[in-house]
Amino acid sequence: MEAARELGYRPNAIASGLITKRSNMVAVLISTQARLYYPEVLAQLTQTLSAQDMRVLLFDLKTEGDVEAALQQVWRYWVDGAIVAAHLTAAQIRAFDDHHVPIVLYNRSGEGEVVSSVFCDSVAGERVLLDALLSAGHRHFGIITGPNDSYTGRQRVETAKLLINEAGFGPPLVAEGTFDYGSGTRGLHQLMEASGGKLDAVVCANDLMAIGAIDAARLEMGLKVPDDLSIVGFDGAGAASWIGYQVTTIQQPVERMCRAAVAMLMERIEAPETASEVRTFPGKFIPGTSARIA
Amino acid sequence: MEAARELGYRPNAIASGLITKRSNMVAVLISTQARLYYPEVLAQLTQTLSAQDMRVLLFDLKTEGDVEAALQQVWRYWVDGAIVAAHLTAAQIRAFDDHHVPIVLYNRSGEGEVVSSVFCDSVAGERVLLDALLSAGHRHFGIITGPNDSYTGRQRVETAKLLINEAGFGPPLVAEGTFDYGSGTRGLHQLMEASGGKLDAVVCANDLMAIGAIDAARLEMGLKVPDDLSIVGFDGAGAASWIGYQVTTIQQPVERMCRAAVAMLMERIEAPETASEVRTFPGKFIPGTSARIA
DNA sequence: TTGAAAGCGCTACCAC
DNA sequence: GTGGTAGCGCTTTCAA
Repeated sequence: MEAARELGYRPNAIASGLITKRSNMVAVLISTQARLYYPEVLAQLTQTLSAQDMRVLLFDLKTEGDVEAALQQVWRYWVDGAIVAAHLTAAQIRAFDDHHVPIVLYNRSGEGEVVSSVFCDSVAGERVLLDALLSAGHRHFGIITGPNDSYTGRQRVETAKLLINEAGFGPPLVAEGTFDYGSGTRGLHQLMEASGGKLDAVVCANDLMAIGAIDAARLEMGLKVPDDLSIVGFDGAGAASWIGYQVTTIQQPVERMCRAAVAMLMERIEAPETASEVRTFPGKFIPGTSARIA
Repeated sequence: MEAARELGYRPNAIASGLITKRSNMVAVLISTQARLYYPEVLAQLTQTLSAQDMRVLLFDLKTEGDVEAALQQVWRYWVDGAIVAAHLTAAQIRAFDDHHVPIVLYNRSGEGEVVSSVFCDSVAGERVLLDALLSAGHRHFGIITGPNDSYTGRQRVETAKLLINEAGFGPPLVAEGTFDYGSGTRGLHQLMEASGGKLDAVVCANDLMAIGAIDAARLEMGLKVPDDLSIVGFDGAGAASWIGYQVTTIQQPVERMCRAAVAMLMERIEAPETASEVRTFPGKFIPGTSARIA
């Protein structure tokens, strides 16, 4: 032991993994898209995993096709578990079970499979936003959606539609977006045109599109936000709190969610038979100044 | 072989790495900070490495102290190489050599060690910005720096100071920043106060601070940018091109730089004796509208 | 407490 | 070609 210390000997983790069947590596699959509108998630996950003495094997998924290729690598590396913030099919989720790799989904649907996951409560969050907009007297609603394969995006939009309908002001106008800045600006132009300018409030499926919409409204249409038009987002992303935007939004508790995801995964690595679990965290309402609310 | 195919057999990469001494894993060390102001780098690196059939073992460095802990893990996992976008000491760089792990630095100085690296040319880029400002008649300069451990940040600032001095308008006022939005707004307030309001142009060490400064100027001081005050940045980060900002800046060729870094690393993995090399790429001047230039 | 040996899953090598 | 064997560096077990 002394000699080892003097020579600075470090056991080879690869070799020890071979015999212990524990690589101390966790695969993190994240879509490039997710990264752009929410960069903190990966940093937080990586740090939390490091603190648990786990290494991160990162897979960046640009397209749907990348998923299969990434999964092949995941099996080959005998990772101890996986955290996935990307869209997976039911069959792909089942494959994790077949390979005995515990998995925790981050803000993604299990597509009908029984699987552990952490969520920020989209329904409750969107309800807070809509309640605020409705009780402030908004009547003419537009929605800018997320991409189709985003589960949380769909949930947010569905909730908004539902509440607008329930209030008797629906169905709202809808523009399809892709969670990026440009689709927010384009979305607002579409909505404006479709409504003939008679738009009170725009609900965006995330903050980045809300920011795009705010810029389009103020700088391209000459509207006052929030006086002429209210715009709300979702996420609580960094730029949402910049002085010029101060987006009215729901902030996801990224740190708590990441800690929960890692804790759940570790539990299932230690005790593989642990039943699956879904943990939902409330978002925090950020009043901001991009919507005219009480 | 047929049986293997039918059973879906995949060789265990851990075991094969043990005998071949090739793990097909590359350690990527990146500072949390770097991630925030330049999220594309990690995505691009990961994708480029995946395309070369290399996996990414990610280390997110929050503080300087994290580096040592991360390095210990790097040695244990027998990675084939490393790409580092974080500050390393000379001793730490030498340690890679001792462990026979090829390394490529991304926009970081080798601290006097002989080491391969890729850079975006800060000196040339900053010179283009300053030439534009000077020939447009700006006289009273302020600078918002990056954090002290950022090599590129220091280079950008030093170049700006030098050119301002050479033009006979120096030394400029300096505010210390940390590459984030808030330090841009704070920096501008400091500079304004120190100058008694007599400020023509502010040179920021990156775009995020330039954006903070623009917001502070327009929304907190009631100034017109660029009419009353010119502000330039560096990076070409996503938000820099948003309608409201259109920062006058130098855009780094992230994709080319990442491809080069990976290519250089692969070369040194295949042929460990390959001499080190420094590759510098020019940035692209983005005129924008945040500075009053010809 | 210390030491020896087996074996994790694979590849490399050397016989045949 | 095809098959058997050694051994990568470690942990675990069992014997001394």
